[in-house]
Amino acid sequence: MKDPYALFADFVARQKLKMTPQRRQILDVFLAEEGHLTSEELYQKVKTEFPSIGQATVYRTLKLLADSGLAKAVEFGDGAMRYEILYGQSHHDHLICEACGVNVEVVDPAIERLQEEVARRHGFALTGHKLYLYGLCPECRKKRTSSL
Amino acid sequence: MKDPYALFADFVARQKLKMTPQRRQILDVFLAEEGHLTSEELYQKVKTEFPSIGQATVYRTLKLLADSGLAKAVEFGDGAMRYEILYGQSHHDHLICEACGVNVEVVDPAIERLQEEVARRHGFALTGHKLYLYGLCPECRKKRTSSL
DNA sequence: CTAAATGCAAATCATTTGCACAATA
DNA sequence: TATTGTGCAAATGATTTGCATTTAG
Repeated sequence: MKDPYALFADFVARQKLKMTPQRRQILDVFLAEEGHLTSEELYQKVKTEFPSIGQATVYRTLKLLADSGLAKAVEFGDGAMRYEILYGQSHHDHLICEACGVNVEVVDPAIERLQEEVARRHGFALTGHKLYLYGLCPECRKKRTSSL
Repeated sequence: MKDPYALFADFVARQKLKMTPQRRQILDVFLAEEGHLTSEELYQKVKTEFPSIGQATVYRTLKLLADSGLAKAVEFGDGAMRYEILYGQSHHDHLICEACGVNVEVVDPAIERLQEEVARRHGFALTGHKLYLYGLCPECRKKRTSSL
């Protein structure tokens, strides 16, 4: 399995685009990060290593990464679009704590299967889905209970 | 079961808010509409009956409706927030055609149950969820096939 | 009469775009 | 050298907010 750089380089070449230092830098930082980054967050981090970079370039590159299949856009409900690494990651959904915001990545094969079935039942060809579960994480449940 | 007006009136009174003609009018139009309205769309419709209304009032009222439990916010992925009637409606998720945009409301009790279970497995108390299924509706599948 | 609501316009916030200039293939 | 990319600033689009004025309770 090729490394992400090679994947992206291939993609860029195939689309007759160009590989630039800013794209390399953005990809670098993006891969080094764990969470689900906002374009703004990524921009801040990249700027420390590459001060001349502009926000627009980050926005544009994030879109490119998503197109290339390396990144995936997820919306958590705060105003901003977030991107997570898709490369080498298996599919997952999100379980989000409404109190503290922690995010757990979850999967349930049975749910996945049932989604396919629901779509089929309506004659749809399923191409993707978004599932966000909202609740209270163990810690926040404790806090809430004790404060009542 | 009380009618939506009474429900909203109660809510407004309970919160020590006031019932105004514009709120009545907005609720009227909102209830008369089927689909998943944008604040802008609702504003346009309301304006024909109540020309002096301002967009801000519609935004504010839509939030109120959501707080009261009469409306529910849903995000379809186009930039704008949409609201659907919650009153008297059973819970459902959305199956959206990526080609033509049609939206089918779907439910699958098994999926609902499994979501609860996934949350429990992680120690979360589930408070809600959002499930959007994306695909191609029967019509668009046909078109796509024939055009290839 | 007093707290809340309205309309308007200006302010935000995230994201996009136009453009002159710079850099890659 | 022909494109494509970049940075910047201005443009956008959805939503919010400040404020002076009206209005419901």
